Amino acid sequence: MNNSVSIKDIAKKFKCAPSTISRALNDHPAINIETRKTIQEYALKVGYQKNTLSLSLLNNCSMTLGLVLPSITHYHESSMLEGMEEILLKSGYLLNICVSNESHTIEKEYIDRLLANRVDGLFISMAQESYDQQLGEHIDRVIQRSLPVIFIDRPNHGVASDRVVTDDYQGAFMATKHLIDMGCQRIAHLHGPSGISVSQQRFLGYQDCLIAHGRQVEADLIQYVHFSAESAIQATRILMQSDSKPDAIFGVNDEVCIAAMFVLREMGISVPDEVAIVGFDDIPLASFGHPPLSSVSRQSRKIGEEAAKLFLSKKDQKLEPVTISLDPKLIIRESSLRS
Amino acid sequence: MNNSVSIKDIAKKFKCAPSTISRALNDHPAINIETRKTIQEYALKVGYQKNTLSLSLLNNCSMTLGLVLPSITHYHESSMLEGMEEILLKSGYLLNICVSNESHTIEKEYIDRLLANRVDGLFISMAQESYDQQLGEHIDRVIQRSLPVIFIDRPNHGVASDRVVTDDYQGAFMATKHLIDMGCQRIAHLHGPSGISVSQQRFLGYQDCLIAHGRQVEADLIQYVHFSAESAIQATRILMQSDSKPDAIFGVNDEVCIAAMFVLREMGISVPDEVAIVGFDDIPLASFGHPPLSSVSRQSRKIGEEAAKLFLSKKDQKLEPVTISLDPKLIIRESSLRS
DNA sequence: GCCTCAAATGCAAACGTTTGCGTAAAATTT
DNA sequence: AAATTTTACGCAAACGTTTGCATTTGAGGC
Repeated sequence: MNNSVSIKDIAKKFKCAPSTISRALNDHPAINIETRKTIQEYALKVGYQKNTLSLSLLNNCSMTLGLVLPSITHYHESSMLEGMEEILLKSGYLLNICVSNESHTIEKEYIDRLLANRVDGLFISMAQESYDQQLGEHIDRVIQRSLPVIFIDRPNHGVASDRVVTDDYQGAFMATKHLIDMGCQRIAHLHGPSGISVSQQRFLGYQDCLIAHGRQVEADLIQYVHFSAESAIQATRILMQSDSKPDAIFGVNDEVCIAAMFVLREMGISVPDEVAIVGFDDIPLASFGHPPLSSVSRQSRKIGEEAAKLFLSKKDQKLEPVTISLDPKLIIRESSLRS
Repeated sequence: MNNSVSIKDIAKKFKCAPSTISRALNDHPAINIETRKTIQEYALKVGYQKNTLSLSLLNNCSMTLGLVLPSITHYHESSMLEGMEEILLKSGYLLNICVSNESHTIEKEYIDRLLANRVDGLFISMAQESYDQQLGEHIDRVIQRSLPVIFIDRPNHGVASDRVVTDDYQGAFMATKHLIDMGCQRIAHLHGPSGISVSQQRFLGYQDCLIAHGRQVEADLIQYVHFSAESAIQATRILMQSDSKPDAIFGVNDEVCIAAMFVLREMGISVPDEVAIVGFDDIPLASFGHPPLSSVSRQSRKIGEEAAKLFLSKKDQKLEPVTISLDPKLIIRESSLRS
C-alpha cells in the first residue's frame, strides 16, 4: 500500500541512527563527506522523499496556504490565482483552493479543514452569504490563531484587515467620466449583486461621477444583474424599452456588457452611436467584441502577486493591517468612442 | 505566535491523560458521559481544533489531493476545477492547485512538493513540455508510490493509466460533418499547438471526416495557432488572403474562432454566408458572439466530477486503468447555419 | 472481609523528522 | 605517554493524535 521509504528505513540499511541519515541528507558537515555521499546516492536510488508532514508538525509550519473564492470561472479570479501561484512557487508554498460558491456553509467548512490542516495563512474573497449576513466568526477564528489573513476584492465587515483590491470606485468613476466626455447624456448602469463590495464600489463611483458633473442619478437607469451574461439580457431589454432610453451603459463587468451589446444588436440599436458601452475587468475577449468593448482593466494577475507578496511580508513580522489598492486602467475601444 | 490549543493542553487543564481527552472528543463510550460533555464544552470554548497533520502522519493519509494544470484561465479548466471541488467537498478532501504554465521544470517541482506533502492522489493535465519531450519520470515516481494518478484531457505517453477526457476526435468529426452538411466545400482548420493531445485529436477528427466524405485534406487550409485569441488573427488573415479561400473554419477552440470572426468582420467577409465557423468548448460567451458561435460542448464541469469520482473509487481497491470518455455535444448557432 | 466484575482512566508506542547534547574514537598537541 | 582537541556519530525529546492494553477504583456478591 505505502511504498514510501523513510529515514528510519535507510538507517536500518546502514545500521546507523536516523539522526545520521537526516544530517547526511541535509549535507550537515558533522557527517563524514563520504558517508554523506553514499547515503545521498542510496536515498536517490530508492526514491526517498522527505515527509513534510512530520516537519509541519514539528515546526508548526506547513508551507501550505488556503485560498477561498466564491467562484473561479471568471477571468479575473483564475488570472489572479495564476499571479499568486507565480510568487508562491518561488517561495516554496503550496496552495489549497476552495470554491465556496457564495455559500457561507461551504466557506465555513473549508476554513475548518484549512485550519485543521494547519495552513500558514489564508487568502479569502468572502462569499456573498457571509458578507450579506455579516457572518465573520469563521474568519475571526483564523485571526485568533494569529494567522495572516488577506482579503481579496471583498473585505470583511468593519475589522481592520489586510486587503488587496482594485480601486473599483475610481475605475467606475473613470468609466463614467469617459462616457460623459463622449457626450452621453443618459448613462445607465448594470448594477452587480447588491451585497457585494465590488458592486457597491462600482455603483458609488458611477453615482459620484454623475453628481460631480451635475447629472441626476435616475433610478430607472439602474438595473440589477448577476455577474453572468444571461442575467444582463433582460436588464438591457428593460432599459431600452423604457420611455427614457439611455444613450450609454456602464456595466459591472464585461460579461454583462457583451450580453448587452448582443441584445442591442438584436434590437437594431447601434453601438456606440446610439448607446455607448463601457465594461469592467477587460477580459481577453473584450477586444474581440462587436464592436470591441471599452473596459476598465483591473490588473487581475497583479492582485494575486501582490496578495502573495503581502503574505510573505506578513508571515514573519506582525505589521499593521495594510490595504493595497491597485489602480485600474481605462482601456478605450470602439464601443464607447464617439466622434 | 502559535495560539492553537492541543489535546495535551486540555489534558493539563483537566489533570488527566491526553488519551482521555481524545476519547472524550471522539465520543468514545468508555469515557463517562458527563466527563465527555464537560471536556467537549471546554474544547469548544477554547476553540480547540484537531491537528490533522498528526493524523496524516499516523495513518499515512492526508485527505489532500493534487491538481496540476498547464493553466487555469480558460473556461474549460476552471469549470472542471469547480466540478471536481463539488465532489471532493462532500468527501472531505482538500485540493492543492498547481499551475505548471506548460513548463516541465515547474511541473516537476510541484509534483515533488505534492509528494513531500503526502497527497493521497494526483490529477494532472500534463504540460506541453513534458508531453512533447516524453518526460514522464516525475509521474512514474508518483505511480511507484502506488498513488492514484488520474490524467485529465492530456494522457501520458504509452503507459496505461486512468483518464478522463472528452472525445475530442468525435467532437471534431461532428463539427466538420456539420460544416459539410451545410454545403461548405473548403473547410479550413485552426490547428492548436502541435504537441498537445487535444490539438491532435481534433485535427484527426477533422481530417478523417473530410476523408470519409471524399474530400481532400489541403495543407494550405490548415493554420497553426496557440489557444489564445491573438494568435488566431494572423492565421485567419493568411487563410483569407490565399488564392483558394476557405468557405468554412473549424477552430481548435472558441477563443480562436471569436478572434477569427473579428478579423472576418474587419475584412468585410460575412459569417456564416461566406465563411461558416464552428468552435470547440462552448464557452459562456460563445452564444453572445456576432454571430452566435456554433461550438462543440465538452461538459467541462462533468470532467472534473468524473475525475473526482474516479479517484474515490480507485483509492480503496486497486482496479484496472479506466478511460472515461465523455461525449461532446455539437451546439449549432448562427455562425454555421446556412439556409 | 475477600473475590469478581465492570467502569473509567492512564500508559506507551507509533507516524517521520530534526536537533541539542553527550560520547566514543581518532588525531593532534604538549 | 598523557592531555587536549577534533571528528563522527548516537540518544532522546519534541510535534499532536490515536489505540491496544494495563491499571485503578468502586460496587456488588458471597
